[in-house]
Amino acid sequence: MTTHTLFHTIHQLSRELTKQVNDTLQPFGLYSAQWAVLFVLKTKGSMSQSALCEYLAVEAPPMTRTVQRLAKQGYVGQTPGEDKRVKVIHLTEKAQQAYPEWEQAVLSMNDRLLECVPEEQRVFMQSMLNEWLGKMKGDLHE
Amino acid sequence: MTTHTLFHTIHQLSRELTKQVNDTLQPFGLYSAQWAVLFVLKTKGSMSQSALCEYLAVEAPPMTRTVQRLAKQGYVGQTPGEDKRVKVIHLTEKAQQAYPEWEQAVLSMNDRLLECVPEEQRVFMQSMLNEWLGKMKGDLHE
DNA sequence: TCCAATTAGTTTCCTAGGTAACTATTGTAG
DNA sequence: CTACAATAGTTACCTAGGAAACTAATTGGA
Repeated sequence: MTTHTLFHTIHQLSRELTKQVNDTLQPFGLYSAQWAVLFVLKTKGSMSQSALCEYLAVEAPPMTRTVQRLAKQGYVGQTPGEDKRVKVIHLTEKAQQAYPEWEQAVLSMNDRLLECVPEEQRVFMQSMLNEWLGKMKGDLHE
Repeated sequence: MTTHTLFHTIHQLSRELTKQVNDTLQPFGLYSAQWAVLFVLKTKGSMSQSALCEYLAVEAPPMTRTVQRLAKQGYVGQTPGEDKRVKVIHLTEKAQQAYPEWEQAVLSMNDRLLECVPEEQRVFMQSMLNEWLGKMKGDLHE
């Protein structure tokens, strides 16, 4: 087996999944990158922008853009922290209220996309891919 | 297990892999999208631009850009086909000559990235991910 | 204490990919 | 034969992400 195939498959899967998320959230005027931020803020609570970056493994510049767009749409607020450099991002009331609808759309999409993959395989894939990713990123710190 | 985690892991893996390819090919002035095209042309032979799109599962506009940049660098040529709409893309002598060096760099990168993943798991991942992708894309045609 | 190094965030510019609208050519039905 | 549909590629504009250079604030060391 050529390794090219594996890399290509992963790349293609990634593109297809974000496309699906975008299609699902389009009726709400949201994009996949925005959803990722909203999801983290909802499940983990308010946090600084850099914490969001670390959690989502994304560099600072794209996060600035995503947060600013969410702020413009009125879904997040940026309150200055005790350290005057940091901006603590939190969901607004508007976002809290709309969230269940968004979540329901995403969850049903997930079910649809994964209904053909047995639970057992899902867990297996997740653990293998995650372990691989961890080793790849870990090796870079040496 | 939440499905978000699986999606996020795949997305992150995809980004990390293309980043690695970019770093590997930077000394040669090439980017991952260009490499994908060069690799296909080398292994499958000359083909039309739309055939490249289908093979790499990419839309036409990005392919136009990638091919044009490769042409500007002198690595591919575009000869009009019998059908005057199509452009048949082929590797130039310059690319044929440089290819082994590129390939060697990419192959050693692959080895480095996959050395911590046993062959058995590699095959397993590939087959599961590919099957999933196929079902996802197949379901869309109904 | 005060200056240097670090950190949070932003700006600018790059690659990668997608959608919509367009041109030019080829096929096809009437 | 002609008009209309389909196809190959391009152009313009969008999201997503990364690297480098920058500003402002904080921390640490001489």
